[in-house]
Parts: sequence; structure tokens; C-alpha cells
Amino acid sequence: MNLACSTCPVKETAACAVLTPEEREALAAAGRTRVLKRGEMLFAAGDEDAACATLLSGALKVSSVDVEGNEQILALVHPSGFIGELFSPFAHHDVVALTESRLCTFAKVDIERAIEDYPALARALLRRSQADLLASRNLLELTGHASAEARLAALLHDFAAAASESSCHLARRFELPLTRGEIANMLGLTIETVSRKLGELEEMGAIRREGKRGIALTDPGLLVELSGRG
Amino acid sequence: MNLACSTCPVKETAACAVLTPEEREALAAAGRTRVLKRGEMLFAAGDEDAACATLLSGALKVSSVDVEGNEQILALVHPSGFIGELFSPFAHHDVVALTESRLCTFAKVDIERAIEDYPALARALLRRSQADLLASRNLLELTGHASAEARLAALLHDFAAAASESSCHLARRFELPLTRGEIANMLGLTIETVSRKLGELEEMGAIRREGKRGIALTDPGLLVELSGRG
DNA sequence: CGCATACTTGACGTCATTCAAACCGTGTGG
DNA sequence: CCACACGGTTTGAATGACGTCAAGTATGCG
Repeated sequence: MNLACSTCPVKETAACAVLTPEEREALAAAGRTRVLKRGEMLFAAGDEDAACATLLSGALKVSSVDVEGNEQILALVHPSGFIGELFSPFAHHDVVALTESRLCTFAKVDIERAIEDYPALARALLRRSQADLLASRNLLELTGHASAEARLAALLHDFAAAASESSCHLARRFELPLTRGEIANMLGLTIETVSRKLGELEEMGAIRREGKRGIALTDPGLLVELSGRG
Repeated sequence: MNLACSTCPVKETAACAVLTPEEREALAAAGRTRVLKRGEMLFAAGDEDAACATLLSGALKVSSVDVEGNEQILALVHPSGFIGELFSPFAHHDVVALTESRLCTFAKVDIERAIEDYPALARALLRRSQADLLASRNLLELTGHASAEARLAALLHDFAAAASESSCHLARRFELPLTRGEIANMLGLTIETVSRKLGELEEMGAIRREGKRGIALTDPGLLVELSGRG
């Protein structure tokens, strides 16, 4: 399907927002939209022709699988995020949909040409790349020293922040985009520990579990305290 | 001191290598060289006027300190690496010299202008940023699930690779750029565990310790095996 | 209904941390 | 020169947090 930028839900926040209407049209001609269902893979580690993409809606995970078959989630991608290792001949990680997701995909060569042709796009992608780097380092900080409880508290805090679009305020209630197993893989824990610590957070009165995926923050302050981020 | 690009040790590999001689001259006029001794800080988390810099020689660490005062090393910077969070009003992390280091520093505003003026520079920094992102995710992978032994083996392997400039081959012998404490902070372990595991790696015959900082690889294959990277 | 998938809970074991002490190389002052 | 202090490191023993193994409980779907 051809792109219809005019109805794009992230047309003002994605990297291509910096292009002029004409430039955007030219780039759009090279792109295609694609829908991934939960669990479907955009590309796998090692793929040589891995596409690039902007996420329009849904959520993706960037992950790798070690020799023993354990998955490690390295990053989450939210709408208006950009995926693609531009200067590598092959992908280093898997990219998989966490929920039904719509993307706007491009061949790597087309993006590379666009970066040459439109300096503003290169700057926009640089900005995004630095933001991704910061996110990666934040996760590194989290998984480095913190206890299981602190990691979980911090992750819940981040999800609550992401769920409320106002960025500085927390959503009081939200749905976890990840299964227990995915949370465990992201934080370097096990499913069982995640489950237990969620129970403990509930007992402490920091959160309430609503069904399998729903979380309500009953004491956001306590959550921040436990996360070790003042 | 003014910059003397003609004698720059990384003039062919740093981001500014993509500039024409005239462009480079113009940029150089805005920069200054600076020397940091071990332990000296380039900038601290929260600094509003954090400079940008290219590392000419030596090594830096990017780190953060949590509420309990524990340092966590998030990244190492090697010569020709670029430091600076371009689109953030303040620095998120500390940057400190691990060894005596020479840098080429710029005010953030000058780099931002250069990125606007020289599209090739923006692309070069994008490339570098993506490489940093990959390095950060590799570290994340490492600290996520692996045992203390595997983390240490992988780190030693990386250092051996970095010490031999040929990139695909390992140095047989090298000096650790980090103290035990810094290794521990980087891998999310304690000093004692690092010390013990180094001893065990030596007993197994994978490495030999030569003085406090020297490491000789006596069985690189075993090291790779233990690192869990096939 | 029956099976599959995800989650929870418990008992037990293990690995890394913690606390404590000793060790080593280096620089300083007597 | 030796005594001493100091930072970095090593080593030991005890504790504890998280992982492992193993049931058992939803929830959903064919």
C-alpha cells in the first residue's frame, strides 16, 4: 500500500516531519505501510536486507537471543520511533511487534539516499538516535545495580509516564504492554521473580493489579521511592 | 590552544574527517584542545553548558551515580569517539578521564551550527551515534542475563579486541584501562567478585595476570567459550 | 469440554554480595 | 633506611536475594 502522509498519525512527530511537503512526497513514493500482528517479526538479527521503518501505532521490541536461547529485550519502540541500523550491512538484533502495529517501511538504500538529499532528515535521525542512546543507557543504569524490586518499580514508573501523553505526569492506570516473561527478559530477571515482586509491590500498597495486564498506581510516591530515583 | 588538525592523530577517523579542508579549518577555529589527567571530569551530569568533544588520545568513561552513591559506568570512549548530547539542554551523565587524555572540545552551539552548515558532519555524527547505540545495547546484553564469569570473560575479550588495532584479531597481551572497581561498576558486580572471578579465570588457564593491570590471554578460545558468545 | 498459554505460589539451592581482615606496592616523613 | 599510611587488591566466611524446579491456578480458544 502506498503511503498517505496526510492521514499519518505521527506526521508531526516522526523524523519525516522535518521534510517539506514535496520532499515528503518524494520519500513517501519509496515507502510502504505494513501491519504486524503481535509476535510478527519485522526483521531478524543477521538479515542483510533489513528494512528501515517509522512506527505509526502499536509497539515493538528490539531483542537478541543468546546461545542458550534466552531472549534479552534491549529496547522498546513507541509510535513515531525509527527503526533501522543505517550503516551496518546486516541487522544486529531482532525487531518484533508487541501489539498489532502499523509501520511505514523503506528500503535501507532509499533512506540512505534521502539522508544525502535532505540534510534536515539526517539531523532528525541524529536527534532520534541520541534519544535512543539515552534510553538504552537508562536501561543499563537500571539493570546494572538495582534490586529486582527497584527495577520493577522503575519500569512501572516509566510505563505510567509513557501511558500518559503529558510526559511529566503519570497515568494512574494503564495496561502493561509486556507479558511477565518479557518484563523479566527486559530487566534481567525471571518470570517468577517478576510475579513475586509484583505481589510484594501490591502488598506494600504501591500498586494494584487489575487482571493480568492492568496496573493501577495506588501510591506513586512510594513507587518512585522504591525505584531509587528520588 | 588552537587546533592543529594537520597533526591530529585521529584526523582520518574522527567525525570531522568528512569535512573538506576549508570546512575543517572553519570548525577548528571554534575548537580548543584540552588535556585531562586521570580522574579529571570533562563535565558532570546536570551541567548546562556541557561541551562537545572528539577524543584524540587516552580513554574516557561515561557514568552516572545513583542515589546511594554507587557509580555505574555506561560506556567507554576511545580515540576518535565523539562526546556530547547535542539536543539536550543539560548533560545526563558524567564524563571522566580514565587515563591522561587529549580532546578537541567545542561549545555545543558551535557544533550545532556546524551540523546545519555541513550536512556531511551530521551524517558522520549519525553514524557514530548509531555505533554508540550498538555498543550500549551490547553492554546491556552482557549485563542482562550472564553470570559474573561470562560478563568478565566477555569484557576481557572486548578489551583484547580493542587493544589490537586490527579489530578482527585479539591482542595477546594488554593493560586493563579500568581498576577492579571500575570493572565492577561497568558489569554490575562488586570489586570482590571481579577479583575472585579473575582468579578463577587464571586457574582455568584462560588468562594470566601480569601485575595489577596486565592481562595475557593464554587460551582465547576458552575465554570466548566462557563469555557465552560462541 | 479439553488443551494451551500465561501467571502465581511454594520449597529449596546457588551464586553473588556483604562484612571483615590481610596483602601489596608506592610515596612520605622521621 | 625504615616505619607508616594509603589506595587498590586479594581472600575468607556467612548471609541473603534471586534462580530453579515443581505444582497449581486462571483465562482463553478450538
